[in-house]
Amino acid sequence: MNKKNREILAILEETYPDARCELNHESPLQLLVATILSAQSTDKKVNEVTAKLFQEYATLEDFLTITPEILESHIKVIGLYKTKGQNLLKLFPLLKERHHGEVPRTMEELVALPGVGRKTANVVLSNAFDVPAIAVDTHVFRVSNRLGIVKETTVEKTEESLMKALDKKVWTKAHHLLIFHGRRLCMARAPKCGECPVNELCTYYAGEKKSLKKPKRS
DNA sequence: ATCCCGAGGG
DNA sequence: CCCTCTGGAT
Repeated sequence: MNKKNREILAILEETYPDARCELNHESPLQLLVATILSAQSTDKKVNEVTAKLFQEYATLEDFLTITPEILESHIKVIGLYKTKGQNLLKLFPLLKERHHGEVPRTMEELVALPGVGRKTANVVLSNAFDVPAIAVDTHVFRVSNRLGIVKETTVEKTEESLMKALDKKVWTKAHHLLIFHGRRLCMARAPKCGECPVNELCTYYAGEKKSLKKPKRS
């Protein structure tokens, strides 16, 4: 890990000492459900939904009894609710039948589950099972590319390059720091570069502020 | 009109 | 590579 990236992370750590997973959960399963629901939604909205949902449906045994109508009524306000609902209804019996009722702990098994891609898998691996991982969501993609920690055009390559650029022991922490920074200062629309504590280390601030293109799908 | 801790199908 | 799914906030 080079000096500049070390400095960036050190400053971000000072700025966001409470950086952590902000999806409320009390088990790996609840985190998996919350993360699936979080696609194209805000964690704030997801937490509102799961607060009520997990009150009645907390364990896998509980979720195995939920009806499509009840599930939909809970998650409707989140967006993308049909696919998310269908994926979850397929997911619960799969966990029971193929995974002994447990959330699997490997990338390969996780991404094989309906509605689970690399981003969701990495969130679960790092936050529920303490496996070093960098989940590249919209914030991590935008912030890491603006700062110049990586220069990539897809989330997959961004994850790959971030793992090379950063020491493994800081992967999960760096993921949270980049997300917090993306929420508080380095927002998509009007980033607060004037207030940014790492602007002197930032290629986006140094450059012409040429707008960062959205990630290409791959 | 744009963005939010994306994934799957064509 | 592309498109669609989706409501809510700004």
